[in-house]
Amino acid sequence: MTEGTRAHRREQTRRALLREGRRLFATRGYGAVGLAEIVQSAGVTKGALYHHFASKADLFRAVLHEVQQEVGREVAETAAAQDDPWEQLTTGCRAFLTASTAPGVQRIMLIDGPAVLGWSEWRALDEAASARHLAEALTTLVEQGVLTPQPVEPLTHLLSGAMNEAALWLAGSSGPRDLDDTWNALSRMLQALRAAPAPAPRP
Amino acid sequence: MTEGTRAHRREQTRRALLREGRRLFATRGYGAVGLAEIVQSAGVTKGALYHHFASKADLFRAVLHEVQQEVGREVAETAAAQDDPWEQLTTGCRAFLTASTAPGVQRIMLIDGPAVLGWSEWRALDEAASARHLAEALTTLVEQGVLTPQPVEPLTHLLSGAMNEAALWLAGSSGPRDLDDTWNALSRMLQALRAAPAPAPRP
DNA sequence: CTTTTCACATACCGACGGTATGCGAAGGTA
DNA sequence: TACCTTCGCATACCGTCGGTATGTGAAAAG
Repeated sequence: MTEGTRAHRREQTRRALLREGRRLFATRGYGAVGLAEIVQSAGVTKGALYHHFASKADLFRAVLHEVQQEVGREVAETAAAQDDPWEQLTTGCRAFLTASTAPGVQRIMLIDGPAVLGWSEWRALDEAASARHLAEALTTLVEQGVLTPQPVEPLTHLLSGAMNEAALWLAGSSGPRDLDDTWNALSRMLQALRAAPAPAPRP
Repeated sequence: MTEGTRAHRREQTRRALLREGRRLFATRGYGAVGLAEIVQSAGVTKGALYHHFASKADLFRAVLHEVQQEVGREVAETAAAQDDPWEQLTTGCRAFLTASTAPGVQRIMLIDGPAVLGWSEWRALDEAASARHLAEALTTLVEQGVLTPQPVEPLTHLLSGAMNEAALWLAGSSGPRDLDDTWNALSRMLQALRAAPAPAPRP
């Protein structure tokens, strides 16, 4: 043991805390997990935890950040593989649906996140990580005249909320049909936002 | 003091606990409110609380039930005032948006609810109280051929989630325009679900 | 080799959720 | 009225948990 330089071991401890914290928070929820269990699983003590994080909620914040970055990155990469902006939106939404349905994401990102950090902070973090991509895609489509001119922000919230709730439902009890059905309905909603093809977009 | 019969005083105490619990949970959140503060505000002791409720979470469950009943009742009454099923759906959705934006509802029903009771139980309670009306309205419209034939359940979750998130956003920071913009976008999404009398959008 | 820094362990504290028990008045019975 | 039972609630207490203060040994600095 005791291998490596000081900064290395520091990072190692931090990683272990994040890993075990994420695992436990994801499986049993923030409230039902004690710090003692986290530090024991990570092989350290509470002293180490409070040397890296200011509080239990702060550890959760770091875990949430990690999860959101993962989801956001996956959505962004999937969308970036498409050329057409409309395709970017649709494939991005599908990617979000599947990514946020994964275990180890649900409870942290969609359930405990708002409750532990408060909705406004959760919203800000979510905005920076993944909802930002949705807003950008919608803005682009509105500017290009693909979508009916309209404020993007309420649209972002409606779609984001729809997908979040759908992901929670899909993760719970779902036959393979449910994902398709959900996607069909969501796809139809997205189609509804398209501008009538006749008038040319304003330059 | 000590007025009234035994059952009357019992109900009186229960009401006080629900009232103060709701007030405190709504303003500061489930986690940040201690039982001591609740019972003190209600003018009783912890013994009384545990005589009426099995746990802190059980008190919260009762409070949540009360809030959901209120919202559900308001939505149902507003919708029932309409004759046309389509109007019932739209006015019901608008009623839900305004009702769930009210303070004293938000935090309990949309934030702490899923976190404290778990998503599945929260979903079941929400289903029984208000989402049920949405599902029934959608089912009726599908049966009448107003909506494109499609599974109702995923649709219910998408719309429910969209409205929940929109309500949280609207309650936070919003000019009066935001409610209109949100409603316009949501209205357009609902329209997209209608069975096409003539083919409207592009393939 | 000495000193400082730092990552972490140990020991401890107050607060909180939860429980066991005591008590006094309402309701039943003679 | 006298008595007993029930019950709604208060009081006292306990284990656990989040959080903090302090100690410690090894790596880095000099």
